[in-house]
Amino acid sequence: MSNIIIDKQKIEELLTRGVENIYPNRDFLEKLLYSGKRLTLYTGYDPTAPTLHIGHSITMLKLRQFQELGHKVIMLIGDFTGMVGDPMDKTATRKQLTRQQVLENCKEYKKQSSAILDFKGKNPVELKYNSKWLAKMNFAEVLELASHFTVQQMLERDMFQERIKQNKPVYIHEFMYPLMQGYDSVMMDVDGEVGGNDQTFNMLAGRTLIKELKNKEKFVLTTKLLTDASGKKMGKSEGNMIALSDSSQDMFGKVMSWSDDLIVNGFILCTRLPELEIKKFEQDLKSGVNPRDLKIKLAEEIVKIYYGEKLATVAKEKFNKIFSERLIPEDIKTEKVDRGSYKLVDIIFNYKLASSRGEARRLIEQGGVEVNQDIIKDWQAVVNIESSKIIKVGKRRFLKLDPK
RNA sequence: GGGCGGGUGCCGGAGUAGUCAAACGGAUCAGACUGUAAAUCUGACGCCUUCGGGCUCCGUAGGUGCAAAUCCUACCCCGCCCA
Repeated sequence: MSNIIIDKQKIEELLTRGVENIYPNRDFLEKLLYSGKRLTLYTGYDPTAPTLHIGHSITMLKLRQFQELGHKVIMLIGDFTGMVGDPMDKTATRKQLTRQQVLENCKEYKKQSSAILDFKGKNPVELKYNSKWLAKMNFAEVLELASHFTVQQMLERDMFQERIKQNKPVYIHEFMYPLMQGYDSVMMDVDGEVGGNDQTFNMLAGRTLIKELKNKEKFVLTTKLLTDASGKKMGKSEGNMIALSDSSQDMFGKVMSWSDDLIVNGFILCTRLPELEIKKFEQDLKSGVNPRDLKIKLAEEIVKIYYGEKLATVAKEKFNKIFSERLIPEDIKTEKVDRGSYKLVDIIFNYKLASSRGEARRLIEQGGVEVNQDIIKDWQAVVNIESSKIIKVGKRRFLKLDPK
């Protein structure tokens, strides 16, 4: 057991940093936080993919703030809901996953999240799985649960509206998703839930449910989403996400490819840097500091969370070498091959620098391939491996071939 | 149960017998520009190839025909309307 910390500044940050909305309202949660009561709250993560991504880190960081104030935080793995899939996609039904796929995906979640959340210590985050109660429900119980909501309420959800407009299917089981999520709240008897802005509907369903079944007011805190310039979500569905399983180098590179207008939000949502410092960066940006430098700082901060300071620095240095100075990194993959001549296309394909020979050929023709710093545009070119050759494909794929 | 519409490449979405590996948009990849960006512009974007071509592909299975994503038959699936 730990004591509840009542720290004005920390509470203020909890209530505002990266927060989109608080239900029923900010005052409600604020009072709770000052009451000295130990709150139980959670965020659910559906194991629909083998890895968590940077978007998940936003809620995890929020949970962390609660944890530091001494509240009881539950990380809920939606191993049951994950099989159904939240009907997130505006246009199509998400594919249902098998039990096995889901379990497979769960494995890494704890590991990945422990960079932010503390699973040890005096006030550890508790890991729960919602199959524990959802898998056991019988039909009568499901019906009872369903009777708390109307079809009209479910149809309010904009993605359903969208699909109806487009004559796309909306399945009955998709209506069940918010119910299940709501039931999680009831079964864990929580005081509140934290989730992304896109989860508002589901979380509010839980609010309704726990009010009806337990006469309890659950707070819901929604966090802002990390969106790019066009307002597009940076998520796994869009392909530009940073997986928490990415290497430090990849992570760094991906942050650097973010649009500039993501920098400030990136700091607020994805790092633990003090807000004051972030404010200063914001000023710097306005006064004409090269955004690149701040983005480097951001990338470093993010990598630091998951890989520690040393690797973050290494990633930064390496990045500078490859991209700013356009040098070839020292520790590239090296293969020993028999002396002789090889077709460049074959080398690229065989060492998986391209996924097909056709692609290898295209890359060459488009000037994306260098051998020992020389751009080769002849796709029929042959490379002599009598001495070491460094093959560069695109911006970041390198291979060194040494003769045996 | 009845009527109508539909199932196309990673996604969306044209095409409705030959010129279709299939318009267009998105995603992706490469090049230019730059700050490593983003935006923009250019190009590519099924697989194999001795660069002549070859192979696989338009819900599934058959059929007609010199030729099918396109026509016919059966089946599976989806949407809308009526009941």
